[in-house]
Amino acid sequence: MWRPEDSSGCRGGAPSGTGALRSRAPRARTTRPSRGCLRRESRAGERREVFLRNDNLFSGACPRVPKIADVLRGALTGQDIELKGWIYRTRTIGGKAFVVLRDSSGVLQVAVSRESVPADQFEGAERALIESAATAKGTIVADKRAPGGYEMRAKEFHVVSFAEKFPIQQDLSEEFLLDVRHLWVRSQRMTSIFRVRHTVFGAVHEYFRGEGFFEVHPPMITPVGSEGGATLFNVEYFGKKAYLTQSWQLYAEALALSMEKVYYIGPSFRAEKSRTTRHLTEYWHCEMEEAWAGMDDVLKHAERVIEHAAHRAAEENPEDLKFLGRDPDLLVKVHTPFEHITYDEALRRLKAKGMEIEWGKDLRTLEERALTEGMGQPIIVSRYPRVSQAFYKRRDPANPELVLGFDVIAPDDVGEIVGGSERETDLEYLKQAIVEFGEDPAHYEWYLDTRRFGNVQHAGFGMGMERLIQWICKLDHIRDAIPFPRTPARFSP
RNA sequence: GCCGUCGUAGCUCAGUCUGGUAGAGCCCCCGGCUGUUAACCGGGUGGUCUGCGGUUCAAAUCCGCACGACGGCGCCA
Repeated sequence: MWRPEDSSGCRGGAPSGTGALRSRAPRARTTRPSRGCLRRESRAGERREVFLRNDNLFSGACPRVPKIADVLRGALTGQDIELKGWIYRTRTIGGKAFVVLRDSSGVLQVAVSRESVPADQFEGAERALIESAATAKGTIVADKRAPGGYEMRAKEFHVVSFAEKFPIQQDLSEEFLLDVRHLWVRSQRMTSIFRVRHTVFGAVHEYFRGEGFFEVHPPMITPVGSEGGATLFNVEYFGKKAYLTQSWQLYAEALALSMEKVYYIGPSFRAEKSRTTRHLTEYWHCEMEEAWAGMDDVLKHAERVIEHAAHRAAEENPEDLKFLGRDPDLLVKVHTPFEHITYDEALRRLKAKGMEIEWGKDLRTLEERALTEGMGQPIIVSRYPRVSQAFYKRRDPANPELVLGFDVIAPDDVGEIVGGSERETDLEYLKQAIVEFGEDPAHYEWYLDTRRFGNVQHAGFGMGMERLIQWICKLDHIRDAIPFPRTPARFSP
């Protein structure tokens, strides 16, 4: 059985639906295989058969029915309605079958009485296994004895498709849940996250469009990378070597000189064997680039887009957030400007906490956690040492040892969610930097044209969408921020 | 790339230290129960103990090698 809460620490597992199965209420039939048949077949060692009622199924239009959430609000009490969903749990006692049905909005108990429905329908309600699809018609009543306070008294109950034994039970290991991810996506935990993810993506589009940015689309297949150190996935491109993109960085700069203010949300790929709770090999990257702008200009967009996404999630998905353990009030209180410190200041703060960092070293996970400890919203750290920063970041005119780059660092152990910078505009300096960083200048000739034709001050950043969602939903692991996570050890299902 | 933990029924685990007939709970199946709330009660099916090799009269258990998964660090978004 599904369990709404289990004590194993593995993600309290009540499923609450994903979306509509395109099904249609079947007509009443008098003959239908029962689970008794299934039992005899499985005992004979044959493959367990899944029965479908094929009359009118999956053909043409599918009539709309109310959602369970409306029933639970009390809006339909006393009415005769039809519901469609999946069986979450069944209990049978004497002549009554209590079938808990879930749809994408919630779960509701359907009381199926032997006297109230045809015999084959009662048998179906009694025998259908977890995650069988079913439709029910009946009267909605308020009843204290029912979980949630409401139930349907069924007049008709049709099993649309009998499920096989559902593999997800109580006591779930992380490993097993990843193996059956295609079924685990039906869980209440996953569907809650997906709804927030939906809101966050919408909010990011909303923000940039509202600020006059154009959505543009860089290629996924590229001849070169842009981030020194990051590893690229190889693609065999008609006998030539190509790569999956790890950043739209270079294309963004080209497009910013075309459309001035551009943004994009799409997948990025990193072939790094990073085994952490913050890394995916395939993740959704939001990137923006702006011409006639400096670091401080784009930094404002970074904090404001995060603020907007946090507020929208709190508005639209408060119940989901609570279910996930994130207090929506904390997100409501997110406000700009975020606290903004320099790398040098970060080092001073860390020293005060007893963490001595050598100047020039990047901030590690440990240090990022120390800097954001106890904070309710992200902070910004800027002006990093030039060493070990990507070649395209502009030197700080006030101190050539620094670059005009910044990170947005989130609390709750999520860490860096945004990395951005003002871009270097000096052509000769760039050529030299490319060589210095071990890259082949020949691969970057097209990019250098951006400095030869209409070169202007410009800046941009990249934001990890799953990291943002991880922070907003307070997730322990980034892989739950995306339906089918890709990590070094796993790319299936 | 480095470090650690684990692998026994469909699932979650005990059994391994101290070698001697493969165990429990859940799922599923059968029976009972006229309002269940993760229902409950009784009975039952279900095993390549990750793989290969070694030690031994005897290996889930001891030794070696391999594979797989998970966790942490580094790197990054």
